Amino acid sequence: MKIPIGIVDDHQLFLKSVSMLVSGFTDFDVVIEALNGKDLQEKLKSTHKPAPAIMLIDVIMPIMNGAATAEWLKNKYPMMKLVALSMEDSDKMVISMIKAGCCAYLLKDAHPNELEKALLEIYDKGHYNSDVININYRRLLQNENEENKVVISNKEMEFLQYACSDLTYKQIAEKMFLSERTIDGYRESLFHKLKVSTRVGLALECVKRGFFKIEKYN
Amino acid sequence: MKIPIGIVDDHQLFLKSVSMLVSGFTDFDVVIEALNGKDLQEKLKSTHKPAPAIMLIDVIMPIMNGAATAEWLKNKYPMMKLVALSMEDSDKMVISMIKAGCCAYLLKDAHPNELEKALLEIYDKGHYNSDVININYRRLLQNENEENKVVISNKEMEFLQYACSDLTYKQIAEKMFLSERTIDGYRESLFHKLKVSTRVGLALECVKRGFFKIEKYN
DNA sequence: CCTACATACGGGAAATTTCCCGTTTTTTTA
DNA sequence: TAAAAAAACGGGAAATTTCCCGTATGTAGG
Repeated sequence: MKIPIGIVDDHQLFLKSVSMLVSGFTDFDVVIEALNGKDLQEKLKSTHKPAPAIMLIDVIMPIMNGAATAEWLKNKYPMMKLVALSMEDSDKMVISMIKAGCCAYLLKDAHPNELEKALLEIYDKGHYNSDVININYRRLLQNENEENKVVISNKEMEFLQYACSDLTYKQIAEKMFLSERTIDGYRESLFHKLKVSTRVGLALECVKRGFFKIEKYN
Repeated sequence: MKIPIGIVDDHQLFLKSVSMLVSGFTDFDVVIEALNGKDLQEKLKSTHKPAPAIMLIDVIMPIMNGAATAEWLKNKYPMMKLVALSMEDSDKMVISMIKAGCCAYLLKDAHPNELEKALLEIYDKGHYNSDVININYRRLLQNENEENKVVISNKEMEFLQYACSDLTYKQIAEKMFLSERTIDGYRESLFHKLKVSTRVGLALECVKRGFFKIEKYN
């Protein structure tokens, strides 16, 4: 019997195409296709087919993203092998997916042959040594616990939003119903946490860390 | 005889999958696959197969991007129908691809059936009324000549780079071998051009407009 | 109870930004 | 080559940011 595979990806064209590709592999068969985590949950509940042995999960999806989906699956279907399938190999994403329970991280750059090889190896051994990832793996998890452990409270985050605008601190204080001194405190605290020394640096750091999306002009 | 199709996309997995999908359509056959514009140029030169009637072009590619590829094709193969195939439907991209000579703009969100329908219509009529695009088409090209015609000189751009840092204007003046007054002038001019009133606004505007890449933490 | 810690607040002052008022020099264009 | 446009420059001043100095309040943990 063929090994049942599931795929979650919000880009229909990619989803259907890869599904067709995988179904063409001698040992595999796609039994579930979903457009996002939520969609997958519903389809898993209502299907009569065997649960997939391996689930290919896109990282960036609307409604329910890759990490959340992986976490849910890890909990609900502990035997299922989870494989992240992403456009980019940013450290942050790799970490989040590995931490969410994925045993491999593949790039959409990969050649179909590599996908097939990876699927076979994951089914046999439970993991796949994606070249790039493995080298940096230890480093990644280390960095996570050192550099990135900056904790920012809700109030601080609210302040940051206002700081990334033309408002003066006085106006920000009014908006947040706080004294200018208090705002002063938030600023200083965040300057220290984010290792910057000016408001411009603060704003750009927010962008770099992706604290909130900047409405880019299309 | 089947209609020959070409595909350019840097994501191999997507490329091969969609190629397989399209070759599965009754009327079409993929005769050329390339990973970017440069790759396509070489493959077109060395192939003996018929030149594709329709070329599917990814917008974002390394080495030679979608717009440049479309432009080259438009010039070299005037009869070839060019179709942009993108992840996102940002105005900027649509404009650049349409201007480069594409007769349609499809999203990777699309269902395979829509792709087939689009290909047929493009082959027959020479264009495809992608729902979303057509509505805003006129608006897009108009906006291009109004809002977006902000011209920023090299010196101004250099100043912007420095303005997006912890440097004071005094320090920026020194770095650029100019007087503080002159820097003052640049600031005022850019405030006006970019419609902002503080340095923070200026920095964020640079991000929004993608003037230079922000080294995001991965 | 009292220490530690986070949060909120206040006055003052130096540094920087923002915005005026201009002039001079260089480059472009008619 | 004269006129126009762009780039560079200067002094001064109000507004804002940055950074000091401090205090008061609540609350979680030993």
